[in-house]
Amino acid sequence: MNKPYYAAIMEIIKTGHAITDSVSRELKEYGIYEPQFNVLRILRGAKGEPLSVNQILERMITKSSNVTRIIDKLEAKGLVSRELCPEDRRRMEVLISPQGLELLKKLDKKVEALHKPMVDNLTQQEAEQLVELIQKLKRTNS
Amino acid sequence: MNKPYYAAIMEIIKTGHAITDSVSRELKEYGIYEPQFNVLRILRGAKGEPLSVNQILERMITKSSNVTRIIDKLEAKGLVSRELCPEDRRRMEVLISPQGLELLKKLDKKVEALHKPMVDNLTQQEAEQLVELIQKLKRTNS
DNA sequence: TTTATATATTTGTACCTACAACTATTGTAG
DNA sequence: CTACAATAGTTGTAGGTACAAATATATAAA
Repeated sequence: MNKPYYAAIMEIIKTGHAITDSVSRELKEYGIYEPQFNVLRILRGAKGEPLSVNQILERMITKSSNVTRIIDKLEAKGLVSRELCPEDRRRMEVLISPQGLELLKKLDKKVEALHKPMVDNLTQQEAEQLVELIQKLKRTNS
Repeated sequence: MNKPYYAAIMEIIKTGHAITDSVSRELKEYGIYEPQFNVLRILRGAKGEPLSVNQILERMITKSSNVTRIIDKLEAKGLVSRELCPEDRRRMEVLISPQGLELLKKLDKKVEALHKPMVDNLTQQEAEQLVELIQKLKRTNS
């Protein structure tokens, strides 16, 4: 029984949860949900190139087995388009729409404002140290 | 745009997710889900005293608005009992059953084994530092 | 070329979440 | 004592997750 270890784990779980939660709440007003927002940002990151479901999956922070259903929702709202890839008809080509880009522009500000109070709580060095400690925690070898 | 801050946030979210996920996978073999497991542990922590839904909620690491439904599942499996509190008939008295305690005993070992490889990756001091950094990140004032 | 295998995505199931609305009971103010 | 507010829990809805099974297409092997 290593108390500080469990305290750290709890802190990590609670904090991750709290942050995605507060983002969710912010997004809700715009009728969009956090996973949808993240997929939308990934698609924007492709800069005009369509991405396949798998490519989206690879880029996700927390992988979800339900990219299809997230895209269903985005497509229904006209925020993305989805077409069969002509070269490989197993693949889909998912592309963010102008409306999707426009929505993201608005949301970016909101989400940034949400992170802002926390961003400056840590110095650059402390943030780096935090990343290192978490990565060290996860190392499977050692 | 503060890169190290966002790297830290991503690391926190990913890691928290990965850990609860691996616990979930372990528990699944026993037909129980992570939130159910956590509620069960909270009930064990009450050491024979029944807890109300609200008391369970207060003790949860990540609060859920659905304690009722989690208890439904636990009750259906005979792992907890639920009765109306005679003094205040709005409250429920939820109590872990002997089967619940027995199941936990088995699961504890499994879950501990899962954490074991990570526990020693950090020194006590590093774990404490990790907690401090995350708490500092979250501080709302500053 | 037919068969087998691998890849890409979708769908079914059982669980989970937040949030708001609802029911039941208790407490309080007039 | 009645009306109203507060408290405790439950339920409805829309979305989310994992995992396994099903489809469809492409690729490799016999």
